[in-house]
Amino acid sequence: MLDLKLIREKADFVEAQLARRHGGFSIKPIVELDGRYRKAQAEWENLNRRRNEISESFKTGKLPKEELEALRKEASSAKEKQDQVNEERVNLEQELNQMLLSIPNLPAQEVPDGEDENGNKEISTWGTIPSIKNPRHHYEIGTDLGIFDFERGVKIAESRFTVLMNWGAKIERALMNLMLDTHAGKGYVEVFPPILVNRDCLVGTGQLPKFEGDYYKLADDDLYLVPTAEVPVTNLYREEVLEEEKLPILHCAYTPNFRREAGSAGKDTRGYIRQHQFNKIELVKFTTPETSEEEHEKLTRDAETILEMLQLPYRRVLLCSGDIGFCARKCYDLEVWFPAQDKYREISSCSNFGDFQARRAGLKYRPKDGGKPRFLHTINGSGLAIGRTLAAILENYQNDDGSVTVPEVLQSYLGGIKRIEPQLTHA
RNA sequence: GGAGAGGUGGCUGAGUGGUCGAAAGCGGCUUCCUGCUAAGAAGUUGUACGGUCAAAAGCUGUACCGAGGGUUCGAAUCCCUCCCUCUCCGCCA
Repeated sequence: MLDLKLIREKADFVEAQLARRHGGFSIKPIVELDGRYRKAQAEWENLNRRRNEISESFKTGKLPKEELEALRKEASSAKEKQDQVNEERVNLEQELNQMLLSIPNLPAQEVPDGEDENGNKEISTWGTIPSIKNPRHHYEIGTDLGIFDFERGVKIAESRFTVLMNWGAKIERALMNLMLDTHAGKGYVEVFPPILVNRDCLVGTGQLPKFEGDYYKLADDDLYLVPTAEVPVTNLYREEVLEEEKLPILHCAYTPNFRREAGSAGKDTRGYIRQHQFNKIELVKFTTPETSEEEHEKLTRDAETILEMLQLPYRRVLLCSGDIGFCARKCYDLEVWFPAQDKYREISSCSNFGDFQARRAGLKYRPKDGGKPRFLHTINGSGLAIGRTLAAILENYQNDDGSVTVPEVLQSYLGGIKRIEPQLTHA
């Protein structure tokens, strides 16, 4: 969330930056509410001070009885009045907090203006787009190869759930290992967190309270299925003060991800691109404000490296102010080439959140010079989404005879196999 | 799931109604002493929000002893509810 002090002191600036998101956000109600809250707070404190004074005079025990009796009465009535004020104060505080939690981060200066994805800016492209005559979709290739079973996925769960069979399951697992091994080799400490998290976690990383319907929630427990490893991993250090010497902290994590995809009706209904459950490797960094910019660039490069190892053509896109995520102040999307769709599709999103998540989650560090604890910066990015990587491999590595060549780096993870051939693997 | 014990400051741990934001020790920081190290001496040592201030420092107000309510002029301390941790039993990969 945003710093309330910043909102107070530079309301015009904040308002102008929020307007760049084209989301109809305004802090005016917050400013107004804040004024009322502070008044109530001051009144409550004054009454409290008086009550403290009164109880203080009981300590000495030197006042005459009648006087004590009068004070007792005064304290009682002060308490009554205070209770009234308190009700207002608590309500205002909650309302204020709720509002603050619903205001998105301010886009960074270098984020281009724009209303939607059309305003995004291509930063770079990598690789050669393969020339494939009549490229087939990954779901066609994969079904023929016996590695996707879409019907049975639906039977077991519901639509947007898919079963991976045979080489599909193996490649998925190989990709996880390749990615985790690569990142772990660059200093990211591997984490395998809980897949169910409590509500505080989702508020901490900004999924809630704004996007309540997007996540799976358990009926009998106050727990949610994680929509991304970002949630448990970022919350690892929630409400902690870390030593600056420990920063930056780098983590990589595999988790399955669960998203209800509310509002995505009709989008990517075929294939393995948009599932309710999918696997992803996530990179998460905790940094000082001074190094966050640089660490964000490095993290994005680390994600790109995976695509380059797999020899998948991709581009890097800088999201514009209207397309950037709720918590992000700056975000690069990595988009991989899908031959059959004849376009790039998102496969990784690398965001710098500044201190936005840190404020929500209480992530602080103590500066080396021993000063007061400060909010740290959080950065994360997919490194990469596994399912989409599998789909991209199928499309980019497809051969005329229906087989798929295995990318070289993956071969050692798959017992040396070089090609996946069509085969009957199950009834 | 059942029974018991317990949740206090960075840590250990005292504290059963006012003198407690909280003893003591450890750790941290500052200074002194010391050829260096070790040892020693003195002082200092949380967080949040507000006021004062150009700002910082400083000063000052309020809150915070797991969370939320209650009793009381006054609660770390008494009462209620919840959460969490530990031990034993049960169950289980």
